[in-house]
Amino acid sequence: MKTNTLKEKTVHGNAMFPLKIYSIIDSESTYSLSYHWHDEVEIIYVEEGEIIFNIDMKPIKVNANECLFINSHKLHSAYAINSIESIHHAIVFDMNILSSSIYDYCQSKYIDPLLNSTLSFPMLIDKTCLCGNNILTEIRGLIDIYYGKHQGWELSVKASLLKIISFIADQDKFIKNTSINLTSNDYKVERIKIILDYIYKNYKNKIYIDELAKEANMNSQYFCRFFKSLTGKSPISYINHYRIEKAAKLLQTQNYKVMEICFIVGFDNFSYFIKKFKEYKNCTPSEYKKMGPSQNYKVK
DNA sequence: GGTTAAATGTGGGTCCTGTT
DNA sequence: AACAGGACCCACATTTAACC
Repeated sequence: MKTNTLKEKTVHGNAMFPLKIYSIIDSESTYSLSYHWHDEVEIIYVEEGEIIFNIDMKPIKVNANECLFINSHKLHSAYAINSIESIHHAIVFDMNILSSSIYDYCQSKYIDPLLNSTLSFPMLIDKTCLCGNNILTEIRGLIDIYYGKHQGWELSVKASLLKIISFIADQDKFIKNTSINLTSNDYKVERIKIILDYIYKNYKNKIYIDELAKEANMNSQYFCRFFKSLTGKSPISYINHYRIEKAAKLLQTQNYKVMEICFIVGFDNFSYFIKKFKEYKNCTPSEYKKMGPSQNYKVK
């Protein structure tokens, strides 16, 4: 499968402890995360507000005090809902962190099946789930432990993850994947992964719809319809949005001129770049640059 | 579900002026 | 000088409807 760049290569945490928490305070309701996937499992906990997550092209609204499990290899993205501020935490970890060299019941019944995808985490957990409150309390505790970094915090984090797994097991909420046959949606997701991978690899250059359609083995007209039906955006507006997100990051982290950034992210028309930037960010690039790195959303 | 042609809409290139 | 943005226009993207 040609999805090597779409697949995130970041090591979350470090090799000795592959777990990292990203806490995002989105006070401007501008949060947006492009489609990507990784080997790690991700637990999203929304502390305040609401956020829309797309998992395998299906939108899921996660409200305050709910959590979402994103299983490994799942294509996902996220975005803020208009005018709703939010705070959320993303716990990203390698399932191997819980592996043990002893092939005990924990390993054979839960960890191994989660690693080889014959078992999956349930997606959304809210207060109505019988185990919901326990899981949410454990997640809040895990986040506090992570940031507290007291002696032995790594052990406490692992213990919390195991407890979360035990709560899910207790209510029989794990999803058993007995068949490896791809559903129609899985097939579409695999095709869209190839296209998004192509976009992420080539966004700095001119991208034609015909090229993308060729990658997907479709004609261009059908491709546009296919792409929009899954992502909710036309290919060009998806590419533009992706380029603007890249430009926004460069504006706040690098000292390039606005015009240089315009060309770096693949626009070859400065005027059009400003027009699109305003459309997505509600301000001009230079205004955005002046705001500094922490005005739109903060990553703890 | 997938393809095609035609119609329609939009992206984006060029040029320009105004503002900081 | 660098940046912002309006007007115009055409190529290309997207939608629609009909078809396999």
